[in-house]
Amino acid sequence: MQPKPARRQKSALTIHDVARYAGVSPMTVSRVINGEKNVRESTREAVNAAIRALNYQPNPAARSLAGADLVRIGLLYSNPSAAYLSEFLVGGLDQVSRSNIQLVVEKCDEEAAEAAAARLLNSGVDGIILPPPLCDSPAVLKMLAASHTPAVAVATGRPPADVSAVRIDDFEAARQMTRHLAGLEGRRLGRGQGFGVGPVERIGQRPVQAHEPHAPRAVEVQQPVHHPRIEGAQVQQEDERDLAPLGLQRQGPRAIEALGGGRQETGFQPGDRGGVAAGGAARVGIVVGPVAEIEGDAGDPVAPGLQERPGAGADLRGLALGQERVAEPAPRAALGQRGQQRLVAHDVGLEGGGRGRGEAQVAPGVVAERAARLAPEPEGEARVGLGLQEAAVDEAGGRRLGPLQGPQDVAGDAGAGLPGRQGAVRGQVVKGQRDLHRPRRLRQQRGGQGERRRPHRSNSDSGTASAIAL
DNA sequence: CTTAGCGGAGACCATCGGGG
DNA sequence: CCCCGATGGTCTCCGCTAAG
Repeated sequence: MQPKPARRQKSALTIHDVARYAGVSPMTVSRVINGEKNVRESTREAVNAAIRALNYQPNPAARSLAGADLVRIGLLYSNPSAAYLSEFLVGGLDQVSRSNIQLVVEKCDEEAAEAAAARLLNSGVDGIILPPPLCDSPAVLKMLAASHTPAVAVATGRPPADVSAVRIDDFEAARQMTRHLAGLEGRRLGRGQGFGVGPVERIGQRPVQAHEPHAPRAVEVQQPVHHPRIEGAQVQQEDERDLAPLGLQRQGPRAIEALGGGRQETGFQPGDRGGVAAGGAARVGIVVGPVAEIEGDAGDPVAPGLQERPGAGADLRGLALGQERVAEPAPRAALGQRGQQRLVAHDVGLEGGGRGRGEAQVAPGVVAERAARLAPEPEGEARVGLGLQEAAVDEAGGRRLGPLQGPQDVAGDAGAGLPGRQGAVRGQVVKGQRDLHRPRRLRQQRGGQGERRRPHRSNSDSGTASAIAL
């Protein structure tokens, strides 16, 4: 008979060992591990060196025990696309592993979405991610609202007021990209070929959902090139020859119009000389407009300073040139070089640029990461934009990152509204069923009196706003 | 006085083992 | 059999010290 394992492996490294090695208290080690700010840099380095030297790994069980805050997020999906789900899961798992979050996946048919949502709620999840098409399911959204469970609608066209959302801000993207391109007048950009035309036609009426199987992939334009409502983006006759290979000569104005129904809403100003149409919740970026100067050379710097930023140049090339290949998915490669949180917009970037279609497709995995990060929040919105936006804003000397917003931007203190720790609740946990129960902090009455509010941690699962809203 | 940086005390909870 | 203390690693809260 096997002897029972000791409760504690005496040889296991603990935070105390690291503390002794580094010459600090366990508390300080904990602060360093959790990325808290109030640690002197020299102390932080000493602790990190000790962690490396001892190859210390925090004990997740002990963490859960101490914090009692294991966050569980439900992912309710009915999307039949295995590829989409696969990418979505990878991104989501990346984020939850970084944030010590447990991901619970629940599949359902659209007809059975309510029952599936109820199962998730009963299992005690802290928040639910709703990829399309369930993100727009009124019944599910209503159920989540009634249970006061935070939810994140992914790629929704019309995020409800009381539900967090991760979506692409097509309009702001188009606005900023257009302005940026307009500022490149006279520069050699490159010739695009085989641009795919996203489902732009219907944008003026309502946002087109990426999952809509019948969303138009090409626009059949019947409008004249010179549209009276968008004179700032008129395409000159001579430009049309160059536009011809793009197949966009007549679609540009139309697309621009579709973006907002007119110049005022799209943000185009008199004198703007280009346009970018953005279509669909997961598809952005079609270059239109007077591209007579465009001539292809992938190696050309497309804008001053852009190549100095990792990925930024590739972003623009991938978008503006529609090349057959982009050397590497630079936006993701840049992740971490400039701080994980701040690179969200950059990270999303134009991963699809390598498809040679001149369109940017935001990877579902990246969106899922955003959603997983946002899910436990009571409300908030992360608008996922383009890497180009960051570059453009930076280049203009702006200090804002663009339209991207972190949860705290819109939700205030992300910890507010979340129940904190209270006294013990011994006796409420059924043996063998513990993992089906809510974390302790959520077992407390939401918004109850006298609860200890758990300060928002400053490690990887938070701090977004402070990093972004400069 | 304020703030940064840090440490101590005690809580967290499932499980085990010893004593009554 | 029941009760209760000990155990495990990490956390939050609170308070202290030093520096500005």
